[in-house]
Amino acid sequence: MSTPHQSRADRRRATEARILDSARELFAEKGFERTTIRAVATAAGVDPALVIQYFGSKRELFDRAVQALPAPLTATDADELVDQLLASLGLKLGGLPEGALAMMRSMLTDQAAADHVRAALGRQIEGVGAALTSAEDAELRAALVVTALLGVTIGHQLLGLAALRAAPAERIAALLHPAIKALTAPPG
Amino acid sequence: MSTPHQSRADRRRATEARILDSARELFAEKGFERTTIRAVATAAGVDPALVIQYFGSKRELFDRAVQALPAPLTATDADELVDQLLASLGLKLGGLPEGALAMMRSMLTDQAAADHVRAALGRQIEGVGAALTSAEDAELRAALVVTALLGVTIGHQLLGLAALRAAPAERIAALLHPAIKALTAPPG
DNA sequence: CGATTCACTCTACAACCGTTGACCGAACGC
DNA sequence: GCGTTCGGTCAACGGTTGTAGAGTGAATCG
Repeated sequence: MSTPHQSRADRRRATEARILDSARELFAEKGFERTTIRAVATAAGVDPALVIQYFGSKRELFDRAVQALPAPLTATDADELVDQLLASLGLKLGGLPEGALAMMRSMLTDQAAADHVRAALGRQIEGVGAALTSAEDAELRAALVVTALLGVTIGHQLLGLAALRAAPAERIAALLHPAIKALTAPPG
Repeated sequence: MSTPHQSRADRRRATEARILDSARELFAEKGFERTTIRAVATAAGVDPALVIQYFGSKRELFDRAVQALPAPLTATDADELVDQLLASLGLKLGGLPEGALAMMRSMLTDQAAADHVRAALGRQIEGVGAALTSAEDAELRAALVVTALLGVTIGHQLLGLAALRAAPAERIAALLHPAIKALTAPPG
């Protein structure tokens, strides 16, 4: 009942963090549009005006809440690549950070989120394509790999398809592995 | 300037169709939430009230505008299956109907659209799984195939990724083909 | 201890939304 | 021809949203 004494700065940091957590959660669950500042404020136990006062606008709150870029790919061979891709799309080890889910949730209906995701996917594709120079159509193949995994992630994390939810992540990864290799392998 | 005389019933049907067309286009472009009845009405050259008068509510308008289910799968062998899947996800022959795009565009932020898509994907998965009884994990494999293709379609049609847009559909289909076979093939 | 800062709340505004009901005029049935 | 139907418009309401500004009370500092 009592957090005995807290410095003013501590309280400030704490409520700011509470607001950001609530925002992340709601943005991930409902997307940018359908998440209202009032709902975020209520979830954080705070007045709506405070959210604006701290973060300036709903858009800036969103930006602050989701600042989580997928780690750039550093793989050099195909097997390592597959593992990194599966991890970066949340198919391994506990799923994606909530900020990334929020971004994905909003990507089809919010212009800014769409731009952000397009750019992130573009970088991923570039990275995968670079590891694939041996094959022709390297960039196209890379794009197919990345978007295919994106689809699996959407079905799993955002749509919650039962057939995917029921399966352990390692099993999914094991099944995807040969498919990705088939996509990236040179013909023949 | 003059469509000389039109029967009242003809005019009615014509404007109703104009409204539905505008609705489909806007829903596909912006999703359910961000599409306003006022915008649909303006695009159709009509008063907003008329849209409600004809269709009852925004939700019913949406339902009427998108009534386009993916054709059920009837494939019995794997090769045929692949072709049907590629076609049903708009990767062949001129893309998806606009109603399907509208549904997909809204699926991450609108509950009703999400339910609809989940059900449609579930049926697809069931169909693919049935054609895969030879393999273990048939349903999981089917789910991965369907969601992977969903991802490619999203990247292509909804996000407009340059790397995919630039490629001819047959090339994409040709590259996906072996990957899908790898996903559906029994181990060994 | 007095003055000031600052975390936080209250109230309110302006814009936009979906939806409604009253109304108008031209096509219809008789 | 005349009364009625009906495609279509107009104006408005009630609700929700993002956001601004004034205010309050407790922690801070000299």
